[in-house]
Amino acid sequence: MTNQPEAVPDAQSGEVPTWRDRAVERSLRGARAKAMSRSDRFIDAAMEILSETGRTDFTVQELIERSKTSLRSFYQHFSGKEELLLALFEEIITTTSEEWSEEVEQVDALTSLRLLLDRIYGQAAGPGGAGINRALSVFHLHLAESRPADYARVLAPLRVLIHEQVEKGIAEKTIRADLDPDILATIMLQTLVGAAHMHALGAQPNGKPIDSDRLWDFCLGGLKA
Amino acid sequence: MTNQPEAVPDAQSGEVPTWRDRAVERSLRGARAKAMSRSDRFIDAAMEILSETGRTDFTVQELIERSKTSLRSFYQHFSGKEELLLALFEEIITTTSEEWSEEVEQVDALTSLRLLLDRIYGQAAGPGGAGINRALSVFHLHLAESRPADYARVLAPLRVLIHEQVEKGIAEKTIRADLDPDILATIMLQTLVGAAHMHALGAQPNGKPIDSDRLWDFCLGGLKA
DNA sequence: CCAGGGTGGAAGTCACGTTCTCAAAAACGC
DNA sequence: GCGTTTTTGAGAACGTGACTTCCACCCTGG
Repeated sequence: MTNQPEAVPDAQSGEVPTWRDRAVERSLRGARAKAMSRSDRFIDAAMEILSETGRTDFTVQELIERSKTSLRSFYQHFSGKEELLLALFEEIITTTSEEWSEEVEQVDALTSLRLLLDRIYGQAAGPGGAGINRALSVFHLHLAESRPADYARVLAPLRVLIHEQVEKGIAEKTIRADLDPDILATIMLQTLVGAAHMHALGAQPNGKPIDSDRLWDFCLGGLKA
Repeated sequence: MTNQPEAVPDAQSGEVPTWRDRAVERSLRGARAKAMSRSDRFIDAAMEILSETGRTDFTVQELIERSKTSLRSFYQHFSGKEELLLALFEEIITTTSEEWSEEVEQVDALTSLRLLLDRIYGQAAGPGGAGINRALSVFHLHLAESRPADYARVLAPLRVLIHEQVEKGIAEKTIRADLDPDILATIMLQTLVGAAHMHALGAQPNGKPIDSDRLWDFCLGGLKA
């Protein structure tokens, strides 16, 4: 029931939800440790580890060494390792969803969805991108298992985004109207996220990754009017 | 956070025992502990726990108590807990794949695929079905993360099965031929397995589970010629 | 100025997978 | 049957890693 780490000091200042604007981008360029609040240091260090190793099984010890803080302090800010990861995860999803939301604002529904597919499924590139991607997938799975409700909550922004595009497409008459848009959006999300997981983990059942064009071809069939 | 939104409402339709049911039954049948090999005792006990709790985080201690064996013996037969689960998982996939393979032998491709969708995604009915379902999903995820190669290997029979149906459908001209059947099969598998995970874990992003008809509707769009 | 709370440091607790010890029990070869 | 070898049971022991506790410093705000 404790969805939030209650001990976070900045929580009372009111700007809780925006953990860090541009968390991904900025936190990868370091050298500002001094200026940052404690919580930021932890988040930052975790992000570093994730992008370097792509694994979520780093030890808390490792985290505090890297962030140059103490165990004592860590547990003052987060109720546990999982809370830290959850905060990170949520932040990334929220941030990127907002970003993508702007990107697709002016475009027609099918193009938007295609773009989202590329973003969700295809972004194994970039600095630390693959690592973060893998880590995100891993944590997706952890979270889906251990706290399905939180998982659903955290993923909501993305689902809403897709949902909006589906509605848009229905209005444009390019997307089928015989399925509940909510259901359609959920199926799309699941398909994309599932594919992204396998892609990021390199667990393609047939050995070679599916390229996004094919995946889109498939989805398009299920989507269009 | 009681993660139990899974009093699956639409679970009624199938009184046909699902693959998980059969697997459970096969493995639980009879009091033949004495006659069983040690390995079987472990496998058997694990299957029991899985079907009762749906969790893979039982302790090895619990396992050996239930199987009335010893720790010493356990590590004689399995290199670790993960190996045991892997064996179990592989066994279930192999067995059920063979079973389903027979089921779809005489049917047209689209009907076959629909049937497979129901089997894979479908209702966690029957004794221990939900538990096994959940446990399998959880282990799917663990495995995909920790040993992608093993994951792909273990899932292969299922992928092959779907692949065969896709080929059949192409021959029947009911399934599109413009996509590589192998790719198509992989996408289908991913979609179904991904949906099954969310379903079993009760992590539907929109709160309510997708019923299999809708999911089929979507897939059909991506499949048909 | 001083009380209270954040902080680092280090030691301690706990759970759990895994390994080790040792003697009893089975299994096996003859 | 009878030695020998292998397997087993019972449980102690070890390693690791999350989390806690204790304590002695800072700080800072009232």
